[in-house]
Amino acid sequence: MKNEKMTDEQKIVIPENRKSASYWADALGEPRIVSPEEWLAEGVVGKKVGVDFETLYTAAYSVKKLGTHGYCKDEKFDAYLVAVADSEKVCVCRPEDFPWESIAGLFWCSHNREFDQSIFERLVELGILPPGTAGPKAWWCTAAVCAFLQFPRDLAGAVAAVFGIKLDKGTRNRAQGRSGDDVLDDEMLLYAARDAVGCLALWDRLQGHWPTWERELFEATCAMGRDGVAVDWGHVAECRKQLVLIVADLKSSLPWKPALSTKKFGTWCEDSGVPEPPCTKAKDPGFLAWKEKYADTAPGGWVETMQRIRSTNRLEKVLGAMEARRNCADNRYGIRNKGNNATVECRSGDKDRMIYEVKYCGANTGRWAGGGGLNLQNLNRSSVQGVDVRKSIVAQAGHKLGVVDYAQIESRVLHWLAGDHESLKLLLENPALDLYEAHARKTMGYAENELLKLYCARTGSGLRQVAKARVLGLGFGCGPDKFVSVAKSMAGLELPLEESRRIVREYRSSNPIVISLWNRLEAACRGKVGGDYILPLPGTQWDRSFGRFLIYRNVHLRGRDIRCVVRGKECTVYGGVLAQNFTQATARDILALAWLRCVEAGYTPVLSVHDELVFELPEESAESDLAQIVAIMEEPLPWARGLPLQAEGSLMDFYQK
DNA sequence: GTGTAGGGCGCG
DNA sequence: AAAGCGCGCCCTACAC
Repeated sequence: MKNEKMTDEQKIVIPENRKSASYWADALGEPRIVSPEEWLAEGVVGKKVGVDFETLYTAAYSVKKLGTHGYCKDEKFDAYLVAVADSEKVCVCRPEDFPWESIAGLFWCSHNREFDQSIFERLVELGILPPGTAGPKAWWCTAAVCAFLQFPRDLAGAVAAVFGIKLDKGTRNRAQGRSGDDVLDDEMLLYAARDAVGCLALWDRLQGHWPTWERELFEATCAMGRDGVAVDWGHVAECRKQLVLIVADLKSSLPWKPALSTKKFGTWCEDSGVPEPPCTKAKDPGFLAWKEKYADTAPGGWVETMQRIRSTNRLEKVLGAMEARRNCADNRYGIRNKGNNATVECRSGDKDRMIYEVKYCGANTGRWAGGGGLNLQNLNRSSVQGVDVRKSIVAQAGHKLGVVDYAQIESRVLHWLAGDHESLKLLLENPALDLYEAHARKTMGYAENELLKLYCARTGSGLRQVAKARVLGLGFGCGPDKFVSVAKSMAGLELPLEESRRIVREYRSSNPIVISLWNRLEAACRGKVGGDYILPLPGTQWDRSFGRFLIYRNVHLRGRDIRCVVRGKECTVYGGVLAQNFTQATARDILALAWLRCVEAGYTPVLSVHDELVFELPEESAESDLAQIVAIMEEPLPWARGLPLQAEGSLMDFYQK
């Protein structure tokens, strides 16, 4: 971002002065494929190459099932092709035939680097590539930069969005389950070649828009998953065994198969003379209304069984996915990923930890998402059939888990972004203030001397949960119908529609500052019809090199709706959703920077869940480490001086809440 | 056989 | 005119 006079739009869409977009479009259409001999004879052009492996996979043997690590360690592992592209040609051949020395020490890029890098390392480990085969100077990931810029994450989608070229996915699909020479036909070579060229093209075009601190964050993300977490494997196995039995039992108690067929359930309802519920979702208001009437009938019992099967089965699958990610190897990783000039040292040789994956910028707001077949960001908070899955994640011997999360980060950020100085003043005077309580006092008639949190715990009142639903849901544009179900699922509250209408009306009239944020954002977006709406996040508003934007592409109207393209998908936006995205993205940046500061201070998280970081701390220093981490997370940001942050930390032997 | 869409459940 | 949002994975049903 060198030129201050450039508009945000230009910064995002204008390529740097490298290969032109039309050049890459041509190369993608008809890549020049060469043999290893020709590749060597011509020499490598430039210092960057795109690298793409093709590997065997089937439904049962896949990355999704086993995770990248387990996939590469499996005996079925077979990398049968590699494509390496420079800016003029692409060599496609069997990995053992490629002259790796020709690209040693250069910059390599792959789409999903963790995958290709693991394959490369495994090939060396297996001796398919000679021991000591030199790798790159740095290995970059185009999937990460695509996700950062809110393009589709998948290669074909990204190439389509950035270059307007459609890559054919068919060849790879047809290659499923096959490997070896039978798959190395011209079409397969062309497919692999295009992937490598596409990857290099994407990197060439996009890398200038990926700030340094975000690259460090990406590296930290990968390192976290590779280091993994310590797991009580005995607990996992035991729980899983129980759950398998319970699921089988529950399934056999239903008179039809498959047990979770809502269609079969429907016909059995009919046969019992009971009307079918509008849906069978446990917390859905429509279902609950049905349940009121028919809980005691046979279908009432069946549906309850189905719901129990779903929850139990889900948890059993989670435990199974965990077991598949157990690291049984010794010392797999040393010091890796010197990409982006950052050296990340991994906890090498931690046999028996669980290796997992996290998707950097998995959400369009930049939040992380779970992925790779196991999502650690949506583990049940409480027990199912007596099984507390969070107890599976433990601190390794001699350590404690330090769990630190931000208090009400999203509502604080929303009020800060909106410029609600009254609420902020209260918070700045008392950073520990419970925003939900403040809302309850201001608009819901709560007037006890007691803290609302304690009051609710003592009396069992759901007032705070309702306040939370109001502050969050209503703050992001929730309407009367939706608020009925939000109140139900968040607070267990049966809310008549009339009452809900009144609450929505009152919220909107008593929070003009938040509503004006919706309106400002919506108006700004509407003003970009015919182009892209690019909303710089607060860090970027303060310092352009921060480089974080929310990008809504190809804004247009459909009737009165504002439509746009986000991550390659067409969608409708409005004030509430823009305010929510703005808030979530800002809260994400706050956590992201805290994460980096923690790493800087020597505290590397083992897990991150949106507003929470989890650390493994040596027992002797755990107390003071935790205090240090809390202080680091609460450090005011230069671009958000008036935003009061509060972090709450606790030490535990196993992960909870 | 494959891919996809929708319902469902889990989290922040 | 009004619209909480952001995710992932499993299961079933269905089209090809």
